[in-house]
Amino acid sequence: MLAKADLFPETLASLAELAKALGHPARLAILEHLAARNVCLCGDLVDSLPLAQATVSQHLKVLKAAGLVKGEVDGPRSCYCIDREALARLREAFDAFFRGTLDTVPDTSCGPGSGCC
Amino acid sequence: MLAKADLFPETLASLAELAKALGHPARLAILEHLAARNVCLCGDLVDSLPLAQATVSQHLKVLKAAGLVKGEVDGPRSCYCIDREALARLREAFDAFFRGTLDTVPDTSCGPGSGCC
DNA sequence: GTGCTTTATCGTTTATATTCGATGTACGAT
DNA sequence: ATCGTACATCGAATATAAACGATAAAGCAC
Repeated sequence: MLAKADLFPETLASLAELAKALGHPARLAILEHLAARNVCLCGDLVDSLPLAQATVSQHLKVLKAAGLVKGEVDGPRSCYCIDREALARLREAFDAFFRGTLDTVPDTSCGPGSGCC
Repeated sequence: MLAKADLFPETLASLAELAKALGHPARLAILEHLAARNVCLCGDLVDSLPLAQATVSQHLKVLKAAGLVKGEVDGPRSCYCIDREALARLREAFDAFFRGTLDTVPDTSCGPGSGCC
């Protein structure tokens, strides 16, 4: 694209990248599934999702690219599991962002009386 | 589209929707900005972002649609501010998701010794 | 070897997202 | 009423994303 997204601070860029990876219900479902069964899932995901095999594989690729999932292809049976450490880091990153936005000084100039919002 | 995204649990669908809203550095930057100055920002955003006015307006629309930002257009000067309650709910939603995935039983069948991952 | 199972990838289609210039709208000021 | 300011929205271009069928690759069973 016009690559305007590169003009932002690295912190925001990488957090946005991860948020985008979470931005699809199928990928959230996959993460939940992988977390639920500590067994490294393979194509069971395909059975438990309303998606074609190729589509699931694509979503796994996205999650893997985002570093949230570790995968090892071992011929016929591939093997995925969550990267719990990466997920924990993401959790922290989100929390840091929320701290920066939520836990700020309370509204002074923008209250119900200021006529705005 | 083929609307496959509607075939997922509401919880995941709405969380994904919100994650998608966070999935762009510009929108994260906007949220930070709105949080920093409790003053309801207007077009100051345009000055502080490397984007055209129309683009910023578009991102604001997305954030507003996601319910993360409240806006009141008042003719020449429009007025945006964060919906801190909505953001707090989102924070909780993310946390609940992470609790569901991270704070689960430790790996039993999928360890370093199990040959996978 | 042949075939079967499981998954990744290719190629294509369709849907969204991103970006911006140009135009419209709404108000305050003159 | 006209002008200027500050946004929003339209329209169009381009870029990604999402989805799937078909095919390739890689091991297992025989």
